[in-house]
Amino acid sequence: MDLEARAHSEHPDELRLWLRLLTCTQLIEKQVRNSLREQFSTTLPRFDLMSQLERAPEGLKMNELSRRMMVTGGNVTGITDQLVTEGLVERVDVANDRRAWRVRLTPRGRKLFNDMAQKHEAWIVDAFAGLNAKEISQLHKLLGKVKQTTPTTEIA
Amino acid sequence: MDLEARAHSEHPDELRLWLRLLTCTQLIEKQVRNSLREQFSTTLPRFDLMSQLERAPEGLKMNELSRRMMVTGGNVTGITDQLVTEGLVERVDVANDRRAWRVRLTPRGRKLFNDMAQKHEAWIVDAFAGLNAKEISQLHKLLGKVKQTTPTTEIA
DNA sequence: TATTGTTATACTCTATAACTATA
DNA sequence: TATAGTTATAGAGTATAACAATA
Repeated sequence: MDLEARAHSEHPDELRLWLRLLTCTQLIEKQVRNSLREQFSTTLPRFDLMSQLERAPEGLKMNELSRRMMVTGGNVTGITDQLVTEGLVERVDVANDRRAWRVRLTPRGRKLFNDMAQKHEAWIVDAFAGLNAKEISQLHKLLGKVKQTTPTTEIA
Repeated sequence: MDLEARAHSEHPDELRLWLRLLTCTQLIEKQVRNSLREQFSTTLPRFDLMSQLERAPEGLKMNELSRRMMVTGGNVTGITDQLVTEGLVERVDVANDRRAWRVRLTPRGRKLFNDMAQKHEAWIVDAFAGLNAKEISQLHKLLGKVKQTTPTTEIA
């Protein structure tokens, strides 16, 4: 019932691994997207943006958000606009550079984010319930090697 | 420079694992999408559909494609239509059920797919170049456990 | 009645490129 | 000239729901 149906014995192990990696990610991601929509009427990119801000009390500049979210600048403007409209984040002036903003959570945004993050955490813990602590650690470590390997796609 | 900036020490290991899993998948996926576009003027879902058909010489029914690709039926119709227009796949009657089709690769589609698959394989082997055979096997096995755990999202 | 597949629609996310304002 | 951010645009990808034909 999934992408892995593509993989067969004569294919290199790397390909079988990739299809399994993709399947796992998509399964979890779909579940997270659905839950965010159903329970909080929001989307993954919006959650992701707020999530980046949660740990930066003074806020982050647009280009920093763009880099971290791995999307181009125009998209960050769009998502930020939505969240500003809803009073969840705000644009603040940057001293000494009138071109730039810092985007940060409003108190209301922070409160809502905390609610969402708590649920989100539970969904994710659930998703990995089949692994024990050691396996989680091993998986984390192995994926760290993959991440190092992958030629970091440059984001404009 | 990535989604993992979201993860911090007080968060459960599962969350840190999830963010890393997501980052790895996105990095590789972006590279594959770019290469498919640049080198073959095609997209990942189109490649995926052809890929499903490559191992089903008699073809697959629309709902089977939908299930395997984890997308709803209307999308499969759209992608199939595009590929039919380009002469890469064809719809064939199913005996005893005039509602259904089998979609299968045309000879030309099969040839093109083989070219693409060869390149694709190389991109993927590259992506995991930092891991040795044993690590690849471990990672595959651990992700197998994740896949089993995840409540299979029902696809309509 | 249920199922297969199609059509129509709308929305989110994305990249690209031209643009404005400031450095 | 270069940089920060915005705007405008187009296209990919998706889900939903109403629909036609057949089982």
